[in-house]
Amino acid sequence: MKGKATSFDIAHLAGVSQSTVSRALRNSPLVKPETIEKVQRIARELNYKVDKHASSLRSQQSATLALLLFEDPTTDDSLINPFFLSMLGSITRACARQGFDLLVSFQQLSDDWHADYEDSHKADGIILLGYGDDVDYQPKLQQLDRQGTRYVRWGPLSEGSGLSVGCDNRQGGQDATEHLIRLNRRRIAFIGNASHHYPEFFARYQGYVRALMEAGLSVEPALQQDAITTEQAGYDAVEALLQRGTRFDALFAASDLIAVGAMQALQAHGLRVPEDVAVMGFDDIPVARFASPPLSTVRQDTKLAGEQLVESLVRQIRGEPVRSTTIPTRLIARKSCGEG
Amino acid sequence: MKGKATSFDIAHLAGVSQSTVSRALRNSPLVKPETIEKVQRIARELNYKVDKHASSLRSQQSATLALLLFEDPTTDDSLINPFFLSMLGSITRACARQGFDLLVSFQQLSDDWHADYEDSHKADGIILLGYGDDVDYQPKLQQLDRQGTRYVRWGPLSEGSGLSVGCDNRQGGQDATEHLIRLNRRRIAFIGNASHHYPEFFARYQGYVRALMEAGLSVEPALQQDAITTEQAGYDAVEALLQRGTRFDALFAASDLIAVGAMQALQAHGLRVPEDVAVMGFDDIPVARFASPPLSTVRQDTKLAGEQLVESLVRQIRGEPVRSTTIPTRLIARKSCGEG
DNA sequence: CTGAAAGCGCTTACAG
DNA sequence: CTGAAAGCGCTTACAG
Repeated sequence: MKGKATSFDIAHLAGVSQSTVSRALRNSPLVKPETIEKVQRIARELNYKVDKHASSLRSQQSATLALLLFEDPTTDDSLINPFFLSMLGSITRACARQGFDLLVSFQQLSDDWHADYEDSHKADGIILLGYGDDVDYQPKLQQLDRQGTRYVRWGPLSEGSGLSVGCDNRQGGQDATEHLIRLNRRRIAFIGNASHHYPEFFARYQGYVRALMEAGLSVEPALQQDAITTEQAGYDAVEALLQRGTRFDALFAASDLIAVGAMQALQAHGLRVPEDVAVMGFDDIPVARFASPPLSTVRQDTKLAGEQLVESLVRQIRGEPVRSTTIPTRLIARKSCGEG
Repeated sequence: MKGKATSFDIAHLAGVSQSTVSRALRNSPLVKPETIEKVQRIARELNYKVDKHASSLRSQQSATLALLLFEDPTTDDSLINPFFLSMLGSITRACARQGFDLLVSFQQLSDDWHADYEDSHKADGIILLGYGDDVDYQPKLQQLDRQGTRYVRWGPLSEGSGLSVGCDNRQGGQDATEHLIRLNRRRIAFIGNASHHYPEFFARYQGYVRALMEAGLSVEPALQQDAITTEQAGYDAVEALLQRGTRFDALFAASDLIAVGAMQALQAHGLRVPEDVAVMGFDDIPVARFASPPLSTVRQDTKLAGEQLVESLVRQIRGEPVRSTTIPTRLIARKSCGEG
């Protein structure tokens, strides 16, 4: 036997037809148990594996999911948001459990990926993870919808368009802000883009606003400062706040990466965390625990998130009913807000 | 036209044969330029993509690489070593640049993955990344060798077996230790498994030993303490050192994760870093910068590493000559060793 | 419960 | 430069 064994080789050795081999390998109830056993034994001995391409071509499904991580073109090329990295871990494991392979790709928003994965039959469905301007992103989603591509997106429920799994950003933002208020902070700045271009950040901002209002505090536009999810943006945002003379005794950053940069800027200006300014982040990336001081934050459960993403997509592929879901967040109090 | 377009559809519309379409889509020099242009225009209009399975089945290559991350079964299920995560980022980008898709899988050492990926033609080659007992791992590599599977491994040069890309662990360990000696530390503990079961750690240990000897310092067995790559193991190792009354004024941890856990244990015992004990890590994971105090470490260039892994593997697949390579490390001095 | 046959959508000798 | 034909290795009606 030269080269890899095929189902014909096994058929020959087992004294059955190739069709029977194919059925036996997939444990078809149509095949006599002893035939199944014999075929599988021979397959094992020959170290035979079903050819993925042949079976996918014939059955028109690949048992593969594609994970597309799209990034803001402005993001540093080498740095991937740690939050997504931990999501990736959980998605990978969930795929394995469901018997799917996972193709991973990082994309720039500008690339022409949207047509590729399903059209070329590389994957049965796509998981979209990313950050960047949602308004720029919508046309891509619409194209996927038009093409009937099966996908699930990590993020907010989109109006009318595809399936999504996201966390309760508004509630998380409200919890974070209420925590700061409870610790007697009254002038709480919000750092992060607060517009429909960044719906997740915007939802966190809305939670922030609601908490302020319920506490009878006023919402001051001067206390909001734009930032995308990078340390640098967090640093710059604090400088901007300081430069324009805005006073604040607490700071709610729309992500941990922003918060970490913000703390550095505060400390560079001689402000103490939490004594002068309490700081709250969002995500609970691994670095949060190690920041100085350790960063209070709103944890997104990446393990559950990854599982839900995969499960939703697989169900969609199987034609089962699916709905977008929202998973709860959890406040993690650490030293950066004072008396954890 | 219902369903996806095929090359026959394009052939029909372009008024040429299907063979010509296939050639034109791959820019074959055999095809007249204007035919190429016409075919490609029509393909674009139809949103046609070559079916991956059909082309792979026929050409017997999949333009896909598999990344297998294998872990110590003892490792916490949810936590992936951040070092490998950043490697993953760089591998993903390198694959995209080379025109390969990337399948990602996390494996337990006990799983039967080794036969799967190439045998089933899912991937043209495999990138192996991982930690765990090298001795347990060798049989898997030998099986890959026997099967003629193309793979490249991140790690030390194995005797006789496959291709590898690794960093210069011995030199890195020596640099780290010399740095501590230069800062007047004399009793330097080494935390990490120092045996052929963990060859990378062992090489770091050998660098440590060499630096001590070149400085005329003695190598004390009591100063070495086993630990695998987890925070917990680092914490426990320091407790063990302390408990047995070993005195030390510096500590070289075989990885940053170990170092971070070790610093926590030191601080829990009222020891100051770096005043009482200077601490040095290895890897330069993102957390290192944020540790308190910021952790001195030996940086492994994950960007270069990922590129080299992919390039070596792709060359091997193409039948080009390849050699195992070693990439240099770089000492990053931060506060945990004193006067960075 | 099993087999003979068709066909998934390409690539690639082979022939012109 | 182009076309007709074979075939990659399976799965799955269809017939028994």
